[in-house]
Amino acid sequence: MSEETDFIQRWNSQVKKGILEFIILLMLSKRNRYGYELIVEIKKYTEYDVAEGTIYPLLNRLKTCGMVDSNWEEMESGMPRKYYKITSVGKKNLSEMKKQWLYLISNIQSIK
Amino acid sequence: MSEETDFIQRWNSQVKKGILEFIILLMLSKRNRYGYELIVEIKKYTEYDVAEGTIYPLLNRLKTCGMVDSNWEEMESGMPRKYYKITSVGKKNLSEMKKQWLYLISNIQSIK
DNA sequence: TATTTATACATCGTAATACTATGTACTTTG
DNA sequence: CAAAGTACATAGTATTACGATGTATAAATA
Repeated sequence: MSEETDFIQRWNSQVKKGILEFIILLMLSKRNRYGYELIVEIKKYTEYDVAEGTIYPLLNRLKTCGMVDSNWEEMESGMPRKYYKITSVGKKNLSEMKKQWLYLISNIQSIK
Repeated sequence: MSEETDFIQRWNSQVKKGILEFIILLMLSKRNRYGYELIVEIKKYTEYDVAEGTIYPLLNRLKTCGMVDSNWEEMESGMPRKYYKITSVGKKNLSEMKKQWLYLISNIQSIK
């Protein structure tokens, strides 16, 4: 993604704080997904490299907060996957987050 | 701003990390401003309450990174003000941040 | 007149969170 | 049979917003 100064790199990392939580809830509101899948898809969507040390604690946090629920699913082959599903509380909070996100975007555009 | 659960409040605080830096550089690219003025105007624009313990260290950081420059200005009455001005390096980085910001917005909208 | 509120700067300690490093375990590919 | 990919997890570090606190001046208000 064009020129990446150290400043921009650090900035990107900070922007992820918060945005990442929003993106994950948004993705889970579309369909259930598992951790590793989220890493791959976030990379595809946003070009953000999300470390495993970021995503797994984050998903645990979301679960502790009651935003998502999880269940193991056995595969015919390979490691079992822990699928995450957004809860009704998660949906309610996501809807508020969406509102504030759109609000923020339009506010930033209005800066003069 | 409607219903603010603890979760949303914590989220907002995290979103500010990074976004705040962007907003401040954006504002300073329009015209020079001083710290206290930024607090008041960010509140007006975004409804974000930015603590003084947030803005002053942040401005110092931006200065250390060479993104902004500052100079004291005496007032006819009241405390002197430290005005901040964006540097050419700051402008270059801001332009990259804008690009990535717009990119992020469109990417989030495309999530399915 | 005394007190509170607003303006304007600053620093310190705390809490939250992304990232690096590391580890486990199974499968596929070269 | 080694390396890379898939899939989970945790511990320690660095960064940063925030609450608390402090200094100083001016205006409002009780």
